[in-house]
Amino acid sequence: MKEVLPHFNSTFSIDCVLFGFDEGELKILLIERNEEPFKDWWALPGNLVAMDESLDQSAARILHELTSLSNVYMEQYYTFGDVNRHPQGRVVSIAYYALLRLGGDKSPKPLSTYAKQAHWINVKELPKLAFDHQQIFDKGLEKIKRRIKHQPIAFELLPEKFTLTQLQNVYEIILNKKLDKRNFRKKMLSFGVLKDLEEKQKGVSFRAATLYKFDKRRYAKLFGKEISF
Amino acid sequence: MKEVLPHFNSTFSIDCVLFGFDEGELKILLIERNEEPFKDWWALPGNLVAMDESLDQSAARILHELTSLSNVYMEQYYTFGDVNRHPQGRVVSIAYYALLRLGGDKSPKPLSTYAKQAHWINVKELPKLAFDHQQIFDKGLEKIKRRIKHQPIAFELLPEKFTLTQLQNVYEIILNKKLDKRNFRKKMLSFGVLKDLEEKQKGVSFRAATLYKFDKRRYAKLFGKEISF
DNA sequence: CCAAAAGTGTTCCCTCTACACCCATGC
DNA sequence: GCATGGGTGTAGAGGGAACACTTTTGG
Repeated sequence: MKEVLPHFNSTFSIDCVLFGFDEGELKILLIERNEEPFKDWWALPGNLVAMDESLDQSAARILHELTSLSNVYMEQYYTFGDVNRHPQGRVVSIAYYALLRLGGDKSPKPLSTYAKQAHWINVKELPKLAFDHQQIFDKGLEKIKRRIKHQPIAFELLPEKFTLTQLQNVYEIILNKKLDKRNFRKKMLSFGVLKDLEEKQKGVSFRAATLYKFDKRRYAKLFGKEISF
Repeated sequence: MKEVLPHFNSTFSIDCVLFGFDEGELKILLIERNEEPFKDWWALPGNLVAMDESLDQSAARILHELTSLSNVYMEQYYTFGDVNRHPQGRVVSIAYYALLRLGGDKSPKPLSTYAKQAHWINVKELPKLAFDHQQIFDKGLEKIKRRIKHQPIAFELLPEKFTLTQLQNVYEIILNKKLDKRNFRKKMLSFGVLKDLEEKQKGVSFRAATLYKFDKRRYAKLFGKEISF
């Protein structure tokens, strides 16, 4: 048996892929690092785990520090532990993704402590990332691609009231393919988890669309019946 | 921001749910602990991660030490990091499952160092487990339930040559429901990834069944087309 | 000849897919 | 009145589910 990991020079951290959806674009929050290693590189937000917090709490804290948001949909999806992934020691990183609605004043506040700035960046225009963060991102994107086919996570990316076209947009961008409008609507409505708000979109220069909201109560009653795309 | 985790009194470990399939029963390998904490309790095999090994390597090592097997199908599926999950300090545990064929002389060799004994135990008759290992097991079982519907993992639990009934058995036990024989065969064969070995079962006291093997090469060519159960 | 499991087709229904035009609104 | 997206139905194909009897073999 190999020698066991000494209790120093190793630790664990959380890295977060914060997905945001804004006007038809899928973005993630990146920070520009202010410290070595990888000073001045873009990176996923992350931090070491505090002694008195669980992994979930730590992920929620990181998100909160950057966005001031709480109660956001987050999920742990993989742990990265290659020996040399961090140049300064053995750091195992537990990856989370979060899904959130952009387009208000949800912009992040730069963290003077460990980041020069933070920006929402379109996932199709990502810069080179520090550490193994490209790999972490790739796996996160792959994860939500799978998940959106079976779980009602698309709604986390939209405002509470949304149109069917906006919803379709989320699916198209995440799945990276065009969907048929009629079939999409038929199927979505057939699940019976969308509540017609009998209310129209406002401020658009064309025919206003009907607004819907996701009916969590109804969805919970369908227990076990997975949505299948 | 909270105080960052000190680089001592914390570390990370691997815990493994080793699934084995044997004569219609799904089992996992449990060890009886020989050390505090939870001395004399049953637990999942696991260990601290060595300094010079990746997480995957560490999981493979644990499996190898117990079974002498290599090149086994293993997958990381979740990381458990509640603050108090380990009574002696902060230990974050990365969970893996493995799938393997039992029924030869694959029985584990007890590890005198940290276990009194190790046994294959039917998943329906598990004893009370140490730490949060029940939770780790539950999540692992749930994971393979999902995975078997889309990925060809059932074959990992069977000998190289198997009958369709044996294969159906694996699905029935993992999914925990009866399947229709004709529909199962039709569907399985329709994927085109089973190779008819033109060879019959031997030593049975009834009509011998045709043996098949999983054709990995064919499967690889179907790239992207997921099996769907 | 009996017990045990192997092996085999058809029908019905439902779901997925492909596909094109009129409607409402703001400017 | 024109540009923009909203909103709607149907037909055909394919896949999933339900269902029972004959065959083979060893003992």
